Amino acid sequence: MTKFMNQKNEIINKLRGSGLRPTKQRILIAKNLFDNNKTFHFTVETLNRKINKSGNEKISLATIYNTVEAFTNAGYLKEILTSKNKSYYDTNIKSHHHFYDEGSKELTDINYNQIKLSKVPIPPKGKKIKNLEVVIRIQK
Amino acid sequence: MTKFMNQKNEIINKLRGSGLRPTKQRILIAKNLFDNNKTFHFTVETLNRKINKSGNEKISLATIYNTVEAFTNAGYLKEILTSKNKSYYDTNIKSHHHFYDEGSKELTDINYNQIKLSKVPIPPKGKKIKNLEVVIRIQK
DNA sequence: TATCTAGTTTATAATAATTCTAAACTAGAA
DNA sequence: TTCTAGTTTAGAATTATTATAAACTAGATA
Repeated sequence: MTKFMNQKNEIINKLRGSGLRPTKQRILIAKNLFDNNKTFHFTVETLNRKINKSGNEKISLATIYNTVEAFTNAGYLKEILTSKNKSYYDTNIKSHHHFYDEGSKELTDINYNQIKLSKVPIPPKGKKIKNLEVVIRIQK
Repeated sequence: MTKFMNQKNEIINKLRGSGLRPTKQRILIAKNLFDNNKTFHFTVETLNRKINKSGNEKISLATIYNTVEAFTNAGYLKEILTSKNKSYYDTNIKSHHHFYDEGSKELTDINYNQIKLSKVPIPPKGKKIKNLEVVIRIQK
């Protein structure tokens, strides 16, 4: 009970902190994304299914799109690099890496400390490195 | 003259070697992709524009799609990992890395020896590493 | 507490990238 | 030269995403 209250307040503060008005839609979406201890990958389609089944109140697809974009801009989500023509998101925003299985087209996280780089290039003039990701393509 | 003949024959052999019948469309597309010394990035849209302007005979968009897919499957092209919802291809099929500029959304090649890894994870059981790519996101 | 308004949500239309379809064409074997 | 499996093509269909504009609401203000 108190636990749930705290969790909701945390979400509300998080949203306010990024200038996002804490609407009931955004709170519900945030619960679905950040509620659990586990991070995961999703697409707008899978998130929409997850939210719009379970006894939940319905949220329109347009709002799911808008909210995922807003959360990404706020830094709560990270868009994943793939070779598909659909957007994939990761609730794990820490620097980390991926295995990309070309057979199943599945992405799996690789922990940050599982990969070490001993040489990194200098970025082009006027630019700085924001993030570095390694994708390891695997197959049978 | 002879030079051009050789080049065309090379392309024909390359196609035959992958079980692709050397049609005039495939040969023309291959010339546009593999003709020069430089490798480059492209989308179906940019390739289509390149081919269907210059006095060339016209090739249908569907054929460009089919051919790019066939060339990718044959290993002549590599699909680039991005966070866009459009396919990007690279005529450089050697292992190499990219800068991804989040502002301009431009990809630039990083030479293979500009990056060194000192630790790489073991792939999941039954799988082996096919390729490893580093994407460095840069910004102002 | 009631009012007001900028920000938000929504259904739906529009757009963009890609894939499908099935009829016409062609490389090259026989 | 004939034949046919493989290929090309225009256009329709599909899929993911973005735009539109009317209705709704959080929360500041009176």
